[in-house]
Amino acid sequence: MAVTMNDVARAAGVSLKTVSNVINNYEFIRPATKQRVLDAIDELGYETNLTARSLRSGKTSMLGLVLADLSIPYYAELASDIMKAAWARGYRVLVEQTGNEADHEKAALQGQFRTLTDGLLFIPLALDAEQIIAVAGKKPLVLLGEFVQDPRLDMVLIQNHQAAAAVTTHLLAGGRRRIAVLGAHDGDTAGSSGLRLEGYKAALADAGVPYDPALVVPCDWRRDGGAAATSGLLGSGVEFDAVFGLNDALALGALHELLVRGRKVPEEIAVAGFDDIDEARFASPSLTTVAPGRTEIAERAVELLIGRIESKDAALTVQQPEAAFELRVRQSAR
Amino acid sequence: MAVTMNDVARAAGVSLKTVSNVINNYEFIRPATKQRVLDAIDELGYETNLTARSLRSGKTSMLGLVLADLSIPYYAELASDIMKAAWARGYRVLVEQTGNEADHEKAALQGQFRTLTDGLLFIPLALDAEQIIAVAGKKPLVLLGEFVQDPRLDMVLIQNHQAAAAVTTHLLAGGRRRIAVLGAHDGDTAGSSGLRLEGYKAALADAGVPYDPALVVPCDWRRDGGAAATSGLLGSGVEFDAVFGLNDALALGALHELLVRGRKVPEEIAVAGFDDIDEARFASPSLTTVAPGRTEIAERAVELLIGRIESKDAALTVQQPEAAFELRVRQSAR
DNA sequence: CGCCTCGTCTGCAACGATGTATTTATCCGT
DNA sequence: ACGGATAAATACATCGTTGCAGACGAGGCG
Repeated sequence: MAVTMNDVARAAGVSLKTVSNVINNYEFIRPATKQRVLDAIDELGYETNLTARSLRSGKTSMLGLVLADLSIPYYAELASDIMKAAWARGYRVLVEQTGNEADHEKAALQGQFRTLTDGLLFIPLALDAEQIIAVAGKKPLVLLGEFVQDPRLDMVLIQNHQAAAAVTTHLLAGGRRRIAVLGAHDGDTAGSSGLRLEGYKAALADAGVPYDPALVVPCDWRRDGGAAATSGLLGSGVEFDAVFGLNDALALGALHELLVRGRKVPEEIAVAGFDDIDEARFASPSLTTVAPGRTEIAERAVELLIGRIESKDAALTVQQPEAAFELRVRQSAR
Repeated sequence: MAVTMNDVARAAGVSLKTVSNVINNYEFIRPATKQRVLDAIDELGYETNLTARSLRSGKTSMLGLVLADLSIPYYAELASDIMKAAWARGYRVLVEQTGNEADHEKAALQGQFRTLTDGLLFIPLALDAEQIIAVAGKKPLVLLGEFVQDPRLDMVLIQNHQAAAAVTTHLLAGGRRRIAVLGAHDGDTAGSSGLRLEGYKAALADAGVPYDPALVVPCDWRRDGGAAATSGLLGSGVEFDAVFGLNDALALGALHELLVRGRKVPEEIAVAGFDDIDEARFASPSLTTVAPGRTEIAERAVELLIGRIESKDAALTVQQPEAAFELRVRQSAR
């Protein structure tokens, strides 16, 4: 059915292996021979069967990307960047959605999915570091995202603490003194919600503004979580002149709720987020946020993972590069 | 290195082929034997090498999904639905981004990418039907999206005409008479911009409202295109009391621009879109739009493609199922 | 009691490429 | 013109699985 190397070899009057050598840019081939082979390839419309190559070589040239759901804008954008970075290095990306369920995450780390990839990029949500280490196989694994930090695992870090402090400092500089925080999870100190909250506190302390726990509202990191939390805050009578959503979805939910309730943003209440998703730029008013260097994260992660895959020497020490962040000041908090 | 069927066979004291038979649920195996094999699999942690299976069976159980860029929300959401639909049927999805460039689209249709998949789902943007037919290989191909329609190709259709008419009728019912249309491309009659414009005209005609070409503004189907077009319209002195963006990105761009310019939505000017992307629900004011049945599109497309792949009989007639749509009335146009 | 059928399991070849080792062609110096 | 080095091409085995055909033993039937 399909054209194989054998067909090409016959057409070009050389051995099968020579065709293979031409395709793999083997150094010592006479130009004339090479040309003959290339012509035959062209004429027959030959295409190398990547499946066969993978079986023989033991490499699939595919990276697995395990995340909750592509319909979440930040993940989609990150996935897009990761694919581009991988593509530029000769790798493809196979995405696996877990729907934020621990079982699916485990399955993705262990299951057959792995046999299709040379290594995994993983954005953990449900599993913690212990569980990840317990189920991870031998293939290279690089974590990214927000929730897991552990010195035993390769991962790309976001400067959660510093970036959150930068946002808070910006709000303080704008004269805000009662800054509500949405999305802090109680007891989380190592994950990014904890780190961001710490950054917030540090900035307050630096400015000599007292920390008020009543301003900190735990909720799901989604738009409706942000909206509900804001609604609760407005109803509770707690006074505040700014809202810091620990991610953009929260901030946008808050923004929406504030406008619906007739509050003026940023005049009465400033709003800021974290992530700089595409939508932040186009909200009304546009959202002040911090860009965690999404493209850089993608690049670093891909680079690190491919480095692991291609280095024979597996005994390298754990790497945890940090991506740079950037404050994006827009209308919602000048 | 890895555990193979051979290892399992030895451990269970059966032949390699019997292990294979167990894994593939071959009917005639004694329960005791089956159990012994399953135990050995469990004990050794065997996992079938999908690459080898693909090579031998000629099936990869992967579908290719070719689209412009996952960072565009509608595509990301569609991709997510497609992956879920494929997953439920035992297939994985390999995404290829083309960046809306004709060369990349061609490469995706022809190139090695295909050897990794059993069939392709393709959202064409740069190529037209002729070009697609010219470069498409023999593997199954199902189109989706908005821009190409052709009786020779399998595709899932959106009810562009009817849905656009429904939006327009809704705006008319709200008392609007001067409805601007953003994103119509001159000369496009077969593509969805043309069909949607026709739907708009038909609804006007039904209501006895005259059609004014000055209200129709061509522009890129992106947020900034919508913003720019709206800006132009406001500057031109043409009067209008509603804006119909031929997709949500356009409508959101328009919405943003109108608010920035101090126009009240929907009091002064109503806004409606097309697609019902996630963001439409959360815009301020939330966006009235039409949901083209994204999940249904994904399901139908996957079903059709897998049907093609698994039916031996390739001479089936072209299929073009239509997905149902639904008007979503929200604040921007009551 | 022998033959056939059926259920159960096995052996061999093959999918299409690449790695290793080896053979053949070409070039160089003397 | 010839030996030796090096360039160029080849042979063969192999990756881990599945398709096909067949082996083997146990019953059923005439």
